[in-house]
Amino acid sequence: MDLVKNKLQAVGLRLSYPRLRILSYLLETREHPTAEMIYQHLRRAVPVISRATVYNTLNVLVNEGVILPLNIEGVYTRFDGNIRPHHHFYCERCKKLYDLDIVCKYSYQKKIAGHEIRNIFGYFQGICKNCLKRRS
Amino acid sequence: MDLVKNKLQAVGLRLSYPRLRILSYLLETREHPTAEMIYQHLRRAVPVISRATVYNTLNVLVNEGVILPLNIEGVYTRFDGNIRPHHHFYCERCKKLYDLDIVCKYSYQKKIAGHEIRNIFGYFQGICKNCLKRRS
DNA sequence: CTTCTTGCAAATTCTTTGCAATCCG
DNA sequence: CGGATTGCAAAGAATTTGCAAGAAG
Repeated sequence: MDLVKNKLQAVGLRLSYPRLRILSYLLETREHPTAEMIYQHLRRAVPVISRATVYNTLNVLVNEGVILPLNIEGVYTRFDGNIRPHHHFYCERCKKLYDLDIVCKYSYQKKIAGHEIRNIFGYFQGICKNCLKRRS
Repeated sequence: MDLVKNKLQAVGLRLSYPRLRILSYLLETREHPTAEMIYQHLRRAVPVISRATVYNTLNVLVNEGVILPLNIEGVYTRFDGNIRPHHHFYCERCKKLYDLDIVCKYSYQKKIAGHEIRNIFGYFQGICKNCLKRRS
């Protein structure tokens, strides 16, 4: 919880209750949840919280670079509390999003084709190992 | 135009007028347009076309693997007529999406961490070379 | 206290759907 | 012809916004 507070204060954000809960959930989960998933998770734990606050808070955190938005399928945006550059695997069948332990060789470059790199997003799509097992 | 027809017939789609126009635009442009951009482009050239047809046609083409959807910013989906695996650079400032001539080393693998790879999407985000020039 | 943040509901934005008219093979 | 495809308008889903009430520093 100290980590959560530090992250917020480092970028000059107030320690409001929704903010603490949302960021702390994003840091502990490996689910890469959507805004709706976060809302559903929190409404069980928190007396009252609004969807708008979840959306707004997520935008604030993304703008401050505290979390990362993942645009995988173009429907919902998913969010990742892990801002280290890393890639993902998205299963077409079960829709699960896995972290991959891949280091992209371009991560260490400052530029590519003359453009200044600030972030790298990559994902592989296909059938995950669990779905493969299930089918055979 | 023969290429366009061949691509459609190869997957067993009828050669309707909107289909021909949309696919042919996607094959010639380097804009990675959104559905709305395609609609705006076509309504100038075509007597009458509806937004719904553009959306539906794009979905059909994506499902048949004739074009690729790109989820870059999570607002609009962009579309790419180039289905060869390749990466992109997205400029945070001017919102332009550039093609990159990068070959990902994983493209040649069938699996990664046990998951079966069917597609690879990757994009770099930052400030493009033109915006860098403009600023200095 | 003063500014930032929240919750609610209404508004927006992007995309899909239902259905009669039309087109393609 | 007969099923596939279109255009239109209306519906739907995800997200944003305006604003009064409440909380943080």
